[in-house]
Amino acid sequence: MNGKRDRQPTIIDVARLSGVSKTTVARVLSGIGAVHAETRRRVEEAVQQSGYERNHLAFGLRTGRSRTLGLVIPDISNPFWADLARGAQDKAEAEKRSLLIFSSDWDAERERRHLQVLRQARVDGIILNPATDDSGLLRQTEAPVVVIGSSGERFPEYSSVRSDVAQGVRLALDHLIAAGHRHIGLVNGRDRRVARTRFVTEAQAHWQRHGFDASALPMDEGDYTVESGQAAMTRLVEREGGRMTAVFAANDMMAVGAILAARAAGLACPRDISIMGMDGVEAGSFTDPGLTTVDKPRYDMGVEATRLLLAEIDGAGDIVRTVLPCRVVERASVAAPRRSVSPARKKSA
Amino acid sequence: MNGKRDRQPTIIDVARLSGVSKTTVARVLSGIGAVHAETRRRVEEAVQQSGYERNHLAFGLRTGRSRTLGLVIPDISNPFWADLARGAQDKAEAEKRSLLIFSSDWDAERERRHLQVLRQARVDGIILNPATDDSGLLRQTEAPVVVIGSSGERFPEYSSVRSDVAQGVRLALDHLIAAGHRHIGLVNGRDRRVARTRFVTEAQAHWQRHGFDASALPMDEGDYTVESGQAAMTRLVEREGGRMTAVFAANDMMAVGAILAARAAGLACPRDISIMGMDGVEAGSFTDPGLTTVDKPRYDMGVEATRLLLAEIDGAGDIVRTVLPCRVVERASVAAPRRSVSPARKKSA
DNA sequence: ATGAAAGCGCTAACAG
DNA sequence: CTGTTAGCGCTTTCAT
Repeated sequence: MNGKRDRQPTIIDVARLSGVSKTTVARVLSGIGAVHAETRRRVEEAVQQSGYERNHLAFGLRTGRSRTLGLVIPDISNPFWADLARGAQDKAEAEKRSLLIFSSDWDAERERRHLQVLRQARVDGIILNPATDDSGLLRQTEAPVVVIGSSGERFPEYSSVRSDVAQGVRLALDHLIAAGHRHIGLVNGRDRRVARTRFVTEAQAHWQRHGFDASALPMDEGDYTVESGQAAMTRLVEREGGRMTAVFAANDMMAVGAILAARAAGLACPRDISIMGMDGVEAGSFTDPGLTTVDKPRYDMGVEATRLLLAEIDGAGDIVRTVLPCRVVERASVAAPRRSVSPARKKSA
Repeated sequence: MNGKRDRQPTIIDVARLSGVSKTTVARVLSGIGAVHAETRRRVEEAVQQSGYERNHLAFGLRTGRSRTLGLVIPDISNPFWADLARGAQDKAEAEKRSLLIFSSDWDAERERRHLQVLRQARVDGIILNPATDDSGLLRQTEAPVVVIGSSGERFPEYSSVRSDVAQGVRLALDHLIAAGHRHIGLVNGRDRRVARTRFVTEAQAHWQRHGFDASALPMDEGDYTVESGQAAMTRLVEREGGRMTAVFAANDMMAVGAILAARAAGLACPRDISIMGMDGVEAGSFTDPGLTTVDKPRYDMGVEATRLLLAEIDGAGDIVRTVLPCRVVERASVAAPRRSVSPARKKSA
């Protein structure tokens, strides 16, 4: 309508301007094949002068490689996923790829639509945190896929990247037990994904490995939000009373909720109750006390997933399952319980 | 290598399968032009059977519309921008567009490269928060651009969306003044953008409008991170001593830092000092006390920017500058100062 | 109501 | 070292 310039210059305009064929232009542009120094100079000058920029659509159509990747995560405005997305973004940029990001909100139908869009865009590969562990959604996808998150093992046909949740759980429990806690409340997710199962399974196994009784590891559930963590914590406190000296939540948001709920219930953290989270997001350091947590390598997971995907695209075929270690970040929400050790001695207080 | 299927089916495969020409297939696919009901049925069946999905690259090349938009923001892992990105993403999805998201880290050079990639991808339009207020970077961009953030007015040739920072500043000051504060520390950014200028200018103007002296509005600076807010707060407390009864930071992260620093300095918030932020990000509710703040409509800014951009792409030409209002979110970090009113009475304490 | 043909901008043989 | 040619998969006249 208001055409600032007539239209984007094409390779042909450049060819005309420099008096060569478009093949020659393509050659200097791609750097593949030899061209006379003087010719190259003239072409480069014409590129400059015309403001030519490669049409990526045409390039992709012709070569069959869009040099674009897809990332489908639950929610870009969730700090955990935002950190991971940033890692993927940076790696993609470093490898001269573009990244199409979509949020599924844990909704299988939205996920399906996003995957379809990605296929239509002919992305070279897809990084996906599956909305559900029901596989099958990916079946019709030709492009390489890397699965991120615990669900990885539900998709044996794809490479995957996940943090070592089981190890993280052990780390957390060891940390809590070392501090003297023997009655620990668990706040788990209530979704249907393997992450949830693994959290509680490993916690119970490790608890028993320490020789403690399962009844001293009560559990409640939330949906990974702060509010749900608050609610779960409130129920747990009500149900367990003073026996429970610590709480371990499956993610930092729920742990933050637990800190808030503890305060509301008149419990001082960590004096009356210790609280530990899992994720390592920055917001965990805003609470009072700062949240002690098990840090997952979010950014690196994004980088690694992208790296694996690119390797697969380039035909370094093998599917690989990367498991990145977690580590404890000590802040201030965990301390020794006041009246220490076994529930049996409780009356002595 | 391991070719699950030979290759993605094309419109020609569908045509062959249904015994019509590709033109006819294109017609039923686009819904444009009349086709016999029976023919349509056969084509649709063939589409189903073959698993055909439109090649978006070819579509874009042919039509000159990629149906893809670009979003360039400072940092996707920053909650403020993540919220905004989510708004843009949702709106784009609702309008059947894809969104290419890039983080510039406030670096003009990275921004330049991102814009170039976007142009090469032939996006239909770009939403941008400029890394600097130096305009000119956009000059060679053909596609419509919508600028987000205060810098909008530095780019008079483009539509823009911003929150009403001046109004937000007035709201905050009024809130603080109403609570009884007469000596308020300001924590501003130290960048070179108009947002920074506007914050302090409006604060001072409004302060004087209330008839107070400029010397009772001391200022320090940070770079919008928690740590920098902590540092600025520490300096401010040192410098102003007990005279200062409240602090107002230009964003929530620095305000969170101020809360942390106040505690470290042995100041109880809000008893000894009130703290107010600006943004409204969720993390502000994690601190103790919860951060009272001026909420900016982050998500809606993303939605609105996308809406404006799409309108412009569709030729509803006029450039428009949307200014969205802020609102106060009261939590608990603001209260009446202990020894109220004027600095003059200070000695009576 | 349907088809044939041209062409979007580019790369990749293939000649010379 | 350089040019000619043939498509990539799709939409869009223009015929029929």
